[in-house]
Amino acid sequence: MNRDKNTLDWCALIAMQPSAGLIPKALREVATQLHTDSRGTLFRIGEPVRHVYLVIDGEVRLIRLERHGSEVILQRSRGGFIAEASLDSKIYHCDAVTAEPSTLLLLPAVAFRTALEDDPTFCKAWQSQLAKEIRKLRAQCERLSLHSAADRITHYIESEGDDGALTLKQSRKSWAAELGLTHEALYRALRRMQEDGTLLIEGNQFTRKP
Amino acid sequence: MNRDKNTLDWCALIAMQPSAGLIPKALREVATQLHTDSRGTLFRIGEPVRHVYLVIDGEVRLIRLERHGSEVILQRSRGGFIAEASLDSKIYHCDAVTAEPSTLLLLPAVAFRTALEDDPTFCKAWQSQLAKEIRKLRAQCERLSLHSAADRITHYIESEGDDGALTLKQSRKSWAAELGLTHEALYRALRRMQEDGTLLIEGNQFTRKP
DNA sequence: CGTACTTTTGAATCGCATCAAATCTGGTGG
DNA sequence: CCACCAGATTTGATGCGATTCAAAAGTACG
Repeated sequence: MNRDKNTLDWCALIAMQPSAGLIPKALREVATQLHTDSRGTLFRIGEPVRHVYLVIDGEVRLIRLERHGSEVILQRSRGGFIAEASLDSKIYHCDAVTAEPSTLLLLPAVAFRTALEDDPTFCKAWQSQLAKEIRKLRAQCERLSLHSAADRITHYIESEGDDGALTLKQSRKSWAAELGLTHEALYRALRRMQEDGTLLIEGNQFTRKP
Repeated sequence: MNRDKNTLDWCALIAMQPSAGLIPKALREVATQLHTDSRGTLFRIGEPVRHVYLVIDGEVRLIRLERHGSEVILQRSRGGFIAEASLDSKIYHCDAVTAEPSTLLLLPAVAFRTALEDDPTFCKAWQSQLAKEIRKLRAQCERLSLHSAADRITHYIESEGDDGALTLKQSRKSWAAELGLTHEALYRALRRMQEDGTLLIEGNQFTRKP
């Protein structure tokens, strides 16, 4: 991984990441950029919280390993903040890894807290960010409470997609994990839905039919 | 339901509800108290957000109704705030009902937002509250990703209980819903675990065994 | 005492997990 | 360019566990 301090093209960054636009100057100046390779570890559970991470490009996942060895995806971010709740904690409560080569912005936690106190606009935006994350997690819980694979798929398309159409931005295997299913179960459910005519699949484009 | 404005015994309230202790005076002065009967509706999905709710006594649940008619519990609060994310939204994204006769504090959303801007301490506490809710929801997602009933029960006791011991504060039926199981599956899993010796059940006290 | 609800058990069924293995894919290096 | 590899995708067979439907027993409350 490579670290470059203060070599950011902020204009380009802000254009890409609306969330970054609100970062106060003082905080921007102490930010660090980080490039990772396809399967890098950002932090591990139990480590002290030193940074808040902003995903510029690529994908970062919060994961927790089960007794069994299988991993649960707690959050997946392809742009925007990740592990927002860590700011409130001394240590991390899960692991964070990159799922592909990624570009990140590391914002020191101390400076971040100061910025929240000093900049009311930023503070508001941050609260809004936390609230959005809560809504997203509730949708996820609701989805995982559904008992059939088809229902979870439908729910995902409805809530994450756009008017009944979804372009999948990850492998089906990791989608399965996000849906709380084995990949085999997902594949089979997709095929069944396609045969039923409930779902139209074109590559990574999924369209729901009435 | 009964509404009494400004008839609160704030000392008693603050003793009961630590979260209430941080509410600024200006906001306290426009708060309303509400008593509900056992199955009252606080708000419905789609309604405009007018208040933030603080549960003083009793239990409030955020629920969403599935196509099937079965209800999913999105949040359960027996003290403290509920529907925190609604403050950031124009309308509610789910229904809220009381599960038993309850006492609530209604804090007008407008005044709440003003208070957040004016009182840095309150603002910080609120962010901390949102972060806590996020962590709780992540734990819930992790639990729902587990495939077996016993694993979910264990996970619940570990994360919600105290050192491997949990005192259940709800009916087993609604616990089952929270675990994403049918009540029959929960009863059977509990019995199996008891027979295995993995779990000790004494009324509403559940203790995990190694 | 009756009503509504939870708790508990039973039996049958279905769907998902699991294990196994074949094919397809993109990327690497010879 | 091709061989090769790691990973994703896909299909098959099997078993278990949760759902579902049904019903009895227990419990709280008016």
